[in-house]
Amino acid sequence: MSDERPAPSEASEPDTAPSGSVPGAERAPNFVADLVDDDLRAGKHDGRVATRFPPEPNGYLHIGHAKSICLNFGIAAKSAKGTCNLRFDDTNPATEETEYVDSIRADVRWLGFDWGEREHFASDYFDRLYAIAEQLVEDGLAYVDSQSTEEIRKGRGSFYEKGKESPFRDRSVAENLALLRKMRGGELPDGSHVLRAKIDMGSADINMRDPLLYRIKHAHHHRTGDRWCIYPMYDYAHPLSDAIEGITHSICTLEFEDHRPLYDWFVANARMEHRPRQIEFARLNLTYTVLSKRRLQELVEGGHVRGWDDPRMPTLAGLRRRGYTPEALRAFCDRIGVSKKDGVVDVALLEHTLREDLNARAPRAMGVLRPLRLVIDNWPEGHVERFSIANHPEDPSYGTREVPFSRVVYIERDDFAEVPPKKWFRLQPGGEIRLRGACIVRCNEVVKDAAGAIVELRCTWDEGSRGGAAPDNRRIKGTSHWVSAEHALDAEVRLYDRLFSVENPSDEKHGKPYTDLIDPASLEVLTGCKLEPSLAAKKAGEPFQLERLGYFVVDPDGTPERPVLNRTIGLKDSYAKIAGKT
RNA sequence: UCGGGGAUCGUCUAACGGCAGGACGCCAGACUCUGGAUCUGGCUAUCUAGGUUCGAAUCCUAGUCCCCGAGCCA
Repeated sequence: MSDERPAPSEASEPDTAPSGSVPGAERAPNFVADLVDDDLRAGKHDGRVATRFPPEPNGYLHIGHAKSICLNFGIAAKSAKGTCNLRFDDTNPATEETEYVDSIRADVRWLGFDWGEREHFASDYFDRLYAIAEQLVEDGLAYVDSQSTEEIRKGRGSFYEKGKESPFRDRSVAENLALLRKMRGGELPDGSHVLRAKIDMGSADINMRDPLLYRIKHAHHHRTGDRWCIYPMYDYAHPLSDAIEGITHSICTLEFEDHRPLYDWFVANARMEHRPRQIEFARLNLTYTVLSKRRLQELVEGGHVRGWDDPRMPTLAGLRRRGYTPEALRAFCDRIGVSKKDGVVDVALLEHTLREDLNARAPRAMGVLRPLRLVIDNWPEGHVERFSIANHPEDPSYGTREVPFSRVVYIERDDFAEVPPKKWFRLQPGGEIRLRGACIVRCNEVVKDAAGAIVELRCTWDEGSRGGAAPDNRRIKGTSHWVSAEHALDAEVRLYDRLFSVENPSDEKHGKPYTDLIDPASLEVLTGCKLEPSLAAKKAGEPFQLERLGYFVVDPDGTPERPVLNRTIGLKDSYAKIAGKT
């Protein structure tokens, strides 16, 4: 029985009384953390825990990476002697760029993790890796193969057939060394030779059939420039990079599970001092989106979205622009757990986690998306009153603000119905509604244009309802948000929804490519929206709630005079649900 | 036909031979100056078949289904 559970080391999460409801405070199931604890208790690595997050700088980070980042940094943070490195796995110059290095740094930092001085590049180890390769050759454990790509592929065999040994497999150490040096020296063309490990062409594990260590690639590397023309393969560079950095637990995804014997082979035969342990977990899948680098790239390059940071993208850059908070993302990663079962997490859980965080922290304001003029006939022309409204109804520490009110205000078109359906709480001809924090109005007349479209409502206000409370305590079921016409800020508002119209866009059962399953309604742009004046002060990235509508952020596309808002996510709408049922 | 993994409510995940629990979701209700939030109640699961055992999600045997693997990608 384990009882020396690491004391509440995460001091950030003060445990509230058992009765208190602490949303998201449940201990996240995490078998990787349990294995690390086991190693710790067994006295391995002198009590050290060292993890790493090893992205290849060839694309933008997405929410699946967030799971890995939270896992790796989280495990390190749990233990006193824990560290987590950021390592760029840059062994393929053909696809990697500095732009991605920069975006990855920014995204990890934004998510809330700090790697301090522990930033590394696999390319930092090229000299060392090469020296080890020569050593392997001298030990008779590696050889230069001069077969063509095609011949090597054929020789590898298949799932059902063993491989065949290369005719070059038994070259002498001296010959191998000379050839390897020529490869490195730049005298040999791409594809003419490779360095392979001499393991076992008869292995049932294809990874062990003399895997490639180095290939010739006359390509410019984003960091080493033209210093190298041979580059190490992942299977070789990764375990050795881990060992060089003294990583204790090398956490990766399931598809590397059958690379583990090879991982161990390299660490052992390179006689590395540190012996990291590879542990595999299931990568994240989410409903209504795609999470593979390839598909994300296609969405960007095919022009299906506006870029890597399109607010509908599951990239960290996209989520950030959309208005997701790092706190919500971390809470989400905590809740989904870590296991070896590949599943699909319902995006509703992500959305729930987001709303939970935003509800607690986002200040409230008012804005009208589809304005309808409402004129208060018994309100004096030119008279302006400022109502004091709470910035957060559940947290007085957010204070109040003064919101100007005048004779003409805008309300949401959806909040008026000439012929109300059943269970309608909002405004209707002859009916009353409360204008949030201001007063109660009654609709006396519906003004239409020649075409019969409603252009404005003529109303009167109850002078005893100043501030919104009914003087006689009569029940006013509906409350509308509003914006004073003469004080309103004009804005563009972008409404986002799930990018895809189906749960699993990658599933072939749909009979069409996932790009055909993009929901055209996933982006709706509204112009002529009206905002209360206090919103002019909002900066990009500061979340706020537009009451009754949802959570929003200012998009960098806007200007102070003409703000652009992104709707991060709508409020839960139980009326839409009953209305939908009819 | 080979190798490596995995199967528990609709979804994610606990239970490590001893009452199948939580979260999301869904349904119903209460409350509310956001049809939000909050609160209450309810819903649904151990892949199959055998076996061991007083007792099996857990151990054994045999199946079934799903994922990954034949890049000079990572």
